[in-house]
Amino acid sequence: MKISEIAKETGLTVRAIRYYEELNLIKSDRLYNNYRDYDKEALFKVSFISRARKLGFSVDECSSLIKLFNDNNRHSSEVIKIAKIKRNKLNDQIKELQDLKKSLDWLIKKCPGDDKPNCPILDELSS
Amino acid sequence: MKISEIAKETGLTVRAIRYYEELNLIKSDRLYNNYRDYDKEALFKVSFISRARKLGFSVDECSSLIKLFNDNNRHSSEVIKIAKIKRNKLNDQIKELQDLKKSLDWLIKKCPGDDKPNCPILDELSS
DNA sequence: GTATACCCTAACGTTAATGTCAAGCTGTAA
DNA sequence: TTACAGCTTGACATTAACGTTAGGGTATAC
Repeated sequence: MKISEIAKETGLTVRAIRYYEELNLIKSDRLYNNYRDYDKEALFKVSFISRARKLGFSVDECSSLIKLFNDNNRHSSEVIKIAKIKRNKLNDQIKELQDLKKSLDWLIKKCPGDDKPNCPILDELSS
Repeated sequence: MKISEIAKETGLTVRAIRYYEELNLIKSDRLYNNYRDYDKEALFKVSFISRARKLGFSVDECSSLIKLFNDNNRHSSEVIKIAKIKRNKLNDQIKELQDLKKSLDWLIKKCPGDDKPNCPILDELSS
């Protein structure tokens, strides 16, 4: 399969796929004309990466996951470990954003939002 | 006040303060030896920026807020508008992260996490 | 043959907010 | 005077994950 076909199948861009290849997450053969030629395994891996990226895994984490996938002696505990680390990161991020939102909500509630200059939001940022 | 004093007062780094000056968010005089000399207004503004940054506003948004702060003819509706845009962005981010977390939770729950290779997380990423 | 749509590599651009480094002047305590 | 800490400008480095452009070869339909 040519690179654009892989792109079409997976919804990724051609550039992204070449990028993953640069990072050795996938491999390709070359046709007589030097075009990349991907096999089914590559298509599979790109789909895998695409899904994992959408789940919030970084490309680096995708790399680890693919290695585990290739490893027949893997323990599912290793996989779940990566997933849990990611989940914890997500939890932290969510909590932080919620705290910010809370503060903003509070300020917004206090601000009249009219045509006068008096503004509790600026007051708060000043104090 | 010298730049390091401002840094100490506000908890920001010297580099950050110079950066804000580069972007014309604050101004400084110079001493005979070319050291930056900040007045109370500058200290105030840097504190303002520091607080706003912690509330999730970008440096660019801080710039807008400071302009409004300086504008005696401002309408508090303009301030609340910026705050609401920021809150909406936060809401979107939170929602997206929660969706990701949900998916991960689901996968983690299904994975035994033992010493065997069978793993629903990888299965899901493969399908 | 020519227009169009692919493919290739190489390399710089993007975003935000600083970090870091080089090279040098200044201030102060011992 | 000799450290040593602190200040200056200027400019390159960092992170992530590609986007974009340049310059050029290739494939195919008309």
